[in-house]
Amino acid sequence: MARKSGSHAEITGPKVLKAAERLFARHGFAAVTMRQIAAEVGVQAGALYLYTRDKQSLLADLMLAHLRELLAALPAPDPDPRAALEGFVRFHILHHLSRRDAVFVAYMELRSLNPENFAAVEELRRAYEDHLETIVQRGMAAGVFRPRDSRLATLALIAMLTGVTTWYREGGRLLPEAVAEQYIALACDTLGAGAGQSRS
Amino acid sequence: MARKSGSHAEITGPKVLKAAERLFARHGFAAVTMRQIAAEVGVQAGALYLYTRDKQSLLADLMLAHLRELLAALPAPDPDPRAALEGFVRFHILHHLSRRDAVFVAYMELRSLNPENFAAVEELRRAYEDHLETIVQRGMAAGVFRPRDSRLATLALIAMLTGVTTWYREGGRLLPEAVAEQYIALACDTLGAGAGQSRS
DNA sequence: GTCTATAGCCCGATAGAC
DNA sequence: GTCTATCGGGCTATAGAC
Repeated sequence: MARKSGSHAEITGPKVLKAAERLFARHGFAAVTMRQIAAEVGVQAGALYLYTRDKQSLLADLMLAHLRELLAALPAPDPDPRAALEGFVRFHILHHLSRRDAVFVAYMELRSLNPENFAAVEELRRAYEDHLETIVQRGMAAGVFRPRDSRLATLALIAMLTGVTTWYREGGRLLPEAVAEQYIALACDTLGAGAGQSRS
Repeated sequence: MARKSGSHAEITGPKVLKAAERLFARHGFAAVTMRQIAAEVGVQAGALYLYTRDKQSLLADLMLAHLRELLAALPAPDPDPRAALEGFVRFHILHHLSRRDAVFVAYMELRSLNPENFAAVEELRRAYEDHLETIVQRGMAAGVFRPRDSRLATLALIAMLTGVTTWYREGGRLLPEAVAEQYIALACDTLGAGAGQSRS
C-alpha cells in the first residue's frame, strides 16, 4: 500500500464536494471561484479538475446526490394518514436542519444549472413532492384531511416546512425535535386534521 | 426645454433599475454583468454609472425600495382577528404574485448584500414579520387562534405564503384571487381558526 | 448623457514538471 | 496527485472625447 507523497485522492474527493457545498451555500454558485474552493480544500485550483469535470458538474453532483439521499431516506408512509403526515413532517424538518448547506444549495441554485441538469434535478424534486401529495390524498380519501386542493396544499406545506431553514439557529431556544413537533401540529391543522395544537 | 441629443435621464434611470431587477431575478446578482444590464437598457456599460454608484448599490436600492413599498402598502389590520388574517394573506399573495421579480431578488440575494445594506434590509423584513405576528397574537388573546408559539407560527405562515412564487405560473389553472382564497383557508386552519376549508 | 477605450484585476480551465 | 505557470477572456469601474 505504499503511496506517493502528496497522494490523497480518497480524502480529497469528498473534501472538494464538502467545500463546494459550504461555499455555494454561503455565497452562491456564481460568486464562488474555483480558487476559493481549492483554498478551502488545501490544494491548488488545478488539482480540483482531478475530481470534477468543471464547476457546473460540481453543482449538479451536489444537488443530485442530496436529492437522491433525501428520497432514499424517506420513511414509508404509515397506513394511518395522520401518522403518515407526522412521519413525513418529522423526517423533513430533521433532515433539513441537519443538512442545511445541501438544502440551501438545492433550493437556491436551480437557476445556475444548465438545462439537462435542471431537468434531472426537477424530476427528483417532483418525486419528493408527489410523495407528500400521495399522503395528503389518502388522508382526503379517508376523510381525515380536508384541503380544497391537494396539490396546492402539498406545495404550501413543503414551503412552510422548508422555511425552517431560514430562521432556525443552532443553540437557539428550541431543539430540532421540538421544532419538528411544532411543525407537525401546524401541518395537521393546515390540512384540517384539527386538534393539533394546544393553548397552554 | 431644448435637450441635447441622447439625453434621456428621466427615462434611463428607472429603466436601469427595472433591467437590473429582471436580470438579477432570472440569473442571480453575481451572475449578471453590468454589460448585460446596459444591453437590456440600450446603453453602454459606462453610462450606467450615471445612475448608480456601483453594482452593490443597484441591488440594495432595489431591495430597499421593494420592502418599503411592501410595508407602505400593508393594509391596517381589521379589529376582528380572522378578518385581519384574511386581509394580510390576500395582500401578501396578490402583492407577491404581481411583483415576482422584486420578491425573488429580495428573498434570494440577501447574501449578496454587504453588511450595512444587509442590516437595513433585515430591519424592514423584521418589521413585516412583526406586523403579521401582531395579528397572530391578537387572535390568540381573543381565543380565535391557537398556535403553540406565535413567532414560529408567524414564520411558518410567511414561508407558506411566499412559496406561492415558486410554483405559480401566469395563465395556469388558477387566477391570483383564487389562489389567495385558498391560502386564506389554509392560513386560518394553520392557526387553528378552523372551518377554513370545505371538501367539495 | 452617452460613447469609446482602457486600466487593473480575476476568472475557468489546461499543460507540463515533479 | 499535486504543483506552477499560463492562455484567452470577461469583469467593474473610470477617463476623456463628443
